[in-house]
Amino acid sequence: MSTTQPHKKTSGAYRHGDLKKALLGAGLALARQGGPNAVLLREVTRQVGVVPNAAYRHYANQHDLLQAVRSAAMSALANAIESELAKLPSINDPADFARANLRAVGMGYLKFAQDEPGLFLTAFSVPDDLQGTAVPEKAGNSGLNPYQLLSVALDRLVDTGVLPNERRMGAEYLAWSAVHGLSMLFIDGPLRQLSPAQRQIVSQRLLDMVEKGLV
Amino acid sequence: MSTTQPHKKTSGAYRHGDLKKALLGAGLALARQGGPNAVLLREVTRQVGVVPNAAYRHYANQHDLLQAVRSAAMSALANAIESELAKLPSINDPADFARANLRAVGMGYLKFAQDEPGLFLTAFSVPDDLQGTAVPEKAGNSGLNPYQLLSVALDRLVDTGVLPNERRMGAEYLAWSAVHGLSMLFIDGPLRQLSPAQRQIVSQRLLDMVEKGLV
DNA sequence: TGTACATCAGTGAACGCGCGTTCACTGATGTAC
DNA sequence: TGTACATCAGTGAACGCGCGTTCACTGATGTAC
Repeated sequence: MSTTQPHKKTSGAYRHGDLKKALLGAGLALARQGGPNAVLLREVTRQVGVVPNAAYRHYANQHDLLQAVRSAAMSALANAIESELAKLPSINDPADFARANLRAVGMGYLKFAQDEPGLFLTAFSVPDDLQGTAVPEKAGNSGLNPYQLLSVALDRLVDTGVLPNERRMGAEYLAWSAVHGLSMLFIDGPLRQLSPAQRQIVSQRLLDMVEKGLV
Repeated sequence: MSTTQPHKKTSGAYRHGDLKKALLGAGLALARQGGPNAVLLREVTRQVGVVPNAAYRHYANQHDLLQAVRSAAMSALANAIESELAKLPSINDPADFARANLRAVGMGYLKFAQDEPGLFLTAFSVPDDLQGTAVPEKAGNSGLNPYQLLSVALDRLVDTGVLPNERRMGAEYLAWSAVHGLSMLFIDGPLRQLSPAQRQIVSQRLLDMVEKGLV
């Protein structure tokens, strides 16, 4: 209880920039377990141990805070995809490597949706322009956002001759639709009660379908 | 102003069962324009011109009312699919007919998502067991719900030899994922600003992918 | 190195709002005799 | 056909709740001299 042992409010409750990070972190934690609707300004400040209106020093309003959380969630998705890409073994045949690349993007996406349903739903809770201006807040460690990671994988398929050039345009949307739809069925839909093993099988078959149907 | 000209409250504001239907109708209208979050008990009763607690004569609570609206939205989706199926021209080759059948199911789904995004989101706003017990509230005029309509189309593909028997199991999930995902991208995602013509092209290509990748 | 002062991050209290829900009620509807 | 009465659908008023947001404040941090 001496002054050498700092308590709350004593010397450094929150120094410059710390509260903003803390609010974002708490918002992300709330989104993780409860999705976008759980990111309430009052609850975020409560988690952090600060009075509600303190948040207004760092975010214009609740919407602004939620947007920041959404960007962070999208960035987490990008990282999940990147980590799946990083796991790829070295493959000699460039065409096979390109195919494996696309599958890794898809698997990263599907895994993230299942491991972090709250963040996944938060990331897509509001329309976004992923193919538009790319901002670093939504990107992974590579600097690319999920849409861009998918685009690169598809480009690689074209470069290696797996995907005909005339089928390249808009291919993102087809692949994306498949994995996004399965993700939603896993999270919210009738597939939520499948065992992890069953999900794995369905996921693989879905990626088969995309690979086969796209080219 | 005479008593022969009935006004509100005079003789028959709502007779047996009418208010329940009116509440469901108003809830559906709210869901149509605002999605599931717009189905507020107070707003529903307001639309109908009745005091808030009057709803409790017919629904246990707000959740109960929303469930009824959800079932109706799912039923509307089933009808949209059925009307697409009804448009099918007569096709001699049974295999071609089976393929056209599956495409019609997919197109009906995609059209509904675009024409009625609010109802679409409402129908899928809460986990559901579509493949489980089939209740008439969620079915279309044929008595089948969307999942069952898809199953029938896939069975037909097997019967006509288009789809190998060993690939039949779980095929619903693959086809469904694709159209569901594209629907979400149309409604909520980066494809919402595509023109109807562009959407039509992407939709057709997606159905191509499914048809090609499934078998 | 020390003091005076401006800056600004977080506090405390309060607001209006709309929600879902409960309660005792009233008055029309339909039935029994 | 008419009267007495039970049923029950909708009323009126009120509740507690938690939300986002605004206001004037205070006290620590960092700077100028």
